[in-house]
This record gives sequence, structure tokens and C-alpha cells, in this order.
Amino acid sequence: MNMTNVLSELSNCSGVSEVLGRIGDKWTVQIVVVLSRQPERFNSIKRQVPGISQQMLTRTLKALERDGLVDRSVRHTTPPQVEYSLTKTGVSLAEAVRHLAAWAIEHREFIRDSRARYDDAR
Amino acid sequence: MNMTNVLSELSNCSGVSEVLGRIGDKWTVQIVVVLSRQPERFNSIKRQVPGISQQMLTRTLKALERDGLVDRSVRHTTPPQVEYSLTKTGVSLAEAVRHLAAWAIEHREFIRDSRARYDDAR
DNA sequence: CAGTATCCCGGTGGATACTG
DNA sequence: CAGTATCCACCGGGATACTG
Repeated sequence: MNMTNVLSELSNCSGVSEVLGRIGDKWTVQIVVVLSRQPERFNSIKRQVPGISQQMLTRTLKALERDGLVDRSVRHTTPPQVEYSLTKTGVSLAEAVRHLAAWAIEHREFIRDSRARYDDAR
Repeated sequence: MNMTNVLSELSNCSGVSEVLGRIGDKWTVQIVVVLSRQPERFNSIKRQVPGISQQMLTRTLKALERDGLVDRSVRHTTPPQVEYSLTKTGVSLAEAVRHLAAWAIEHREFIRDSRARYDDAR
């Protein structure tokens, strides 16, 4: 699909904002990035995402699993081990996010400065 | 900046989620896309973004202006005319968003199907 | 035309306690 | 270890009325 089509789809508001809202929440991207390095277990993810609560980690992982972006595999040992990993589509999301992250990092200072100037002007 | 650096920045949670949260709200992307075609006046934007309230359009445009992504120019006629346009950085955001939009469109069906299967399984 | 000013609801996400 | 279950605070965003 080329950029012209993408733009026309965008103008039709066809689910793009829906997806953006989906990954634009407080935790999804951070979890995807952690899993993009290697599969991880529940508490290992929790340690690598500072500030996240158990509940939100559970919720977000479930949502990612529901969307087919994350696989959940259980080893019935005692204690049980559960490993989370990105699916193929999940990996492609991580790639896409990396591009937006590049933009964010590149323009972070500019935005900070713009805000400071805007706020000073009042 | 290369992808390795981006990934390491991401793991440091350095403001990437902040930016994603910034543009991941309900209206920002749609407004940016409208303005990416050409500069527009207040009510023209409102007409092109179905469902947005006056208040949210005002709020979102102000936030974009504060971040240096949108320019606001006033013509002191009667009635007054106000034209909004993307700044250079705003244009680059539109480009970045277009990439993520491409991902969203490409994987929309897959996500819909995944959800349906997941929900059916309960 | 291009906004402000209020009021209010619902959902996201935090804290905490409990469980197989 | 890997979750569930509750309760609750905050605020994004809708509806509506008003203004220079």
C-alpha cells in the first residue's frame, strides 16, 4: 500500500485512530519494547517497566494477547512459569513503533523548548 | 540516529511514551492529517473532523501550537479569520504518523480477527 | 467566525488485599 | 510465581450556554 492510499484512508478515519489509541496507552509500547529483545516472564517484565502495577501489566498483556500481538505459553511446573513473547505481527509493530520513537527522540528537545517559550509568553 | 540507539533510548523510557501519549489522544492525529493537506481555518477543521466538539478542537489546537507543531495566524478582519498550518516539525510528525498508519491499515484485519477468535474462545 | 466558561459522566489506571 | 478482586481518584472529553 502506498502513501497516497494511506493518506486517503487516514482522511476516512478508518480505524487508524483506533489503533493509535490502542498502542497509545500508558504501558503498551514499553512492554512491546521489552519483549522485542527477548521473551520474558511476568515478573521479569514487571521489573523492566518501572512503575507499572501488577494489575495494569496483567490487563495490558491480556489486551496484547487478544490482539494477536503477544503469545502466552504456560509451563505447568511448580511454581508455574509463564513466558510472553511477540508474535510475528507483534514484531512488526515493534518495528513501526521504533520509527515513531526515532521521531520522538529527534524532536524531544524542540518540543520541550517550544513549550517553555509558549508558557513563558503568558 | 540509528535503530540501536533508538532501542536503547526506548528501554530508558526517555520521553517516548510521553510523546506517544501526546499524539495518541483522541483528536491530535486527525487534526494533523487534515492540516497536512493544506492550512485551514477553525470551522473548516471542525467540519473535516467528524464528531469533535468546539472545546476539544480548541484544546487540541492550543496544545499543538504550544508544542511548536502548528502555527496560528490571525487576520484582524471582521469577522476575524484564523488560519492554522503545520510547522516544519509538524510536517515531519505527519510523515512519521503516516508510517504508523500504514502499519495500522495493513494489520487491521488481523487484529479484528484475533479479537474475534479470542472472544469466541470464552 | 472563533472561540470561553461550566458542569458532568465514564473509563483509565493506582493501591491494596487475596489466591492457586 | 503469576495472577484476581475491589475500591477509588483523577481527568479526558461530551454537552451546553455564552462572548468579542
